[in-house]
Amino acid sequence: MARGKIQIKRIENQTNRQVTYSKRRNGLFKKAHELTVLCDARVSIIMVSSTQKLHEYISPTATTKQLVDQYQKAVGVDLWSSHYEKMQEQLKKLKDVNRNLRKEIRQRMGESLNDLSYDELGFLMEDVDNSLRAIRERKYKVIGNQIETHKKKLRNVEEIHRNLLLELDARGEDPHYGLVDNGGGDYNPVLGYPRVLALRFQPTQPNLHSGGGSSDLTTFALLE
Amino acid sequence: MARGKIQIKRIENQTNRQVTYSKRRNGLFKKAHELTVLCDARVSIIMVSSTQKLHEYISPTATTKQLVDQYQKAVGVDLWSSHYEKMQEQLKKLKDVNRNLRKEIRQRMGESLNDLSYDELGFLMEDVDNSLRAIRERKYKVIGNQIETHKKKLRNVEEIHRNLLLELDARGEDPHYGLVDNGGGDYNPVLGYPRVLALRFQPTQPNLHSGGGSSDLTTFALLE
DNA sequence: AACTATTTATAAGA
DNA sequence: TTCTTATAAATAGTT
Repeated sequence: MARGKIQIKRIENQTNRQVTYSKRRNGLFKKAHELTVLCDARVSIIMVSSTQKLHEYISPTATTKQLVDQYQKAVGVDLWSSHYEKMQEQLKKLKDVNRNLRKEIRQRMGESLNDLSYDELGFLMEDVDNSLRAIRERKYKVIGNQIETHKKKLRNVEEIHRNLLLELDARGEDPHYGLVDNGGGDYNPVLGYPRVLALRFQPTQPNLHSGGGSSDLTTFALLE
Repeated sequence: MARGKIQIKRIENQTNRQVTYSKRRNGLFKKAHELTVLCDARVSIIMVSSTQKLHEYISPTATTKQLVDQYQKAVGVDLWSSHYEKMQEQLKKLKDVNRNLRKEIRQRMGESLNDLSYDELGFLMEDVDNSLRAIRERKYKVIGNQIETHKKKLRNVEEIHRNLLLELDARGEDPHYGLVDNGGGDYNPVLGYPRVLALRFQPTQPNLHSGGGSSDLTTFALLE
């Protein structure tokens, strides 16, 4: 706007266009900055030239993300919905699956049975009955295993004890070996054996009947 | 830039600041538009005033999303990673909950019992046993209701039948009324009554034992 | 990148 | 907000 007025239309000469772009870009950024300072405003400018070069101005008092976020909220348009859509869909599916799983559990617990017909109730009952049998079986097996294990352990300890007694006898007959008496009456067996009797009885992290008062059945509701 | 030079620093007078913001904003947008046309560029301006009002300019040849996307790609900064992370976290939580729900179901079905101690198996058994009782009770109640309903329906139909017979008798004695014989031997009862006997027996969409071969228990695995 | 004649933007006032 | 206008700032065309 000097040395002659110009029409506001595309500059056809490639070089002129680039020069003007550069000059006016600086002018624009300068104005933006003055605005930032004078009016205590926040400005974000993103520009792409005809040669696809990108330049940006951002007020020192702001970040691009901040302003873009604010823009989104104001305009009500989710600029990155495309990034999100897949995730959102997955989330929805998971929630549905979750809902169904919870329903199945409730039904297996004898609740929410109103939706089921007589026939379905029959199937469900049979199923739960079978489950009950399986659990009972497992329970018996576990207690059986435990008894068996205890028996083995016991036999093992008895044998060790026997061997110790034999060794003791042998040493008693061979005066090269003497028993060290540490003064106390403590019985100190060979290290490493009897301690296995301290069976771990703390249960593994239980899934059912866990304390804390918030099962997944309720946790889920919070997430929804 | 007229009627006296000004310092580029915050305008303290609130009104002046607003006026200047408005004027210069127009100036900036005008310049941006000229740049768009003259240099075939694409410009996005987002600005927020000191009063938190938001204004934007976008070249007619572009969209804000387009330019913001391009900005991200160029700068290599993911503006929405924080949004993304939140979602990812939620997704993870849901998957965990889901996993636990599935485990609970499996245990209630008498599978995956290896993690449970003898005591926990006892609790589980008791629980499933109670459930079984609840389901059986519900089943009996449903069949009871059905029988009751059938009885009522039957009584109703019988009464209608009786009334018809009475009416038939009455007409037989009163020659003003004649029976229309349509030729066939069909018995055409009063419309609207006997048809209620066609009880719906197709089950409601079942949650358990549903066909299609993919329960939520397996569906979930696909999502993971 | 610098120059400069002009156009444009705008500060202050109405 | 809009108009006016004197003046500052921006810039088109040139070197």
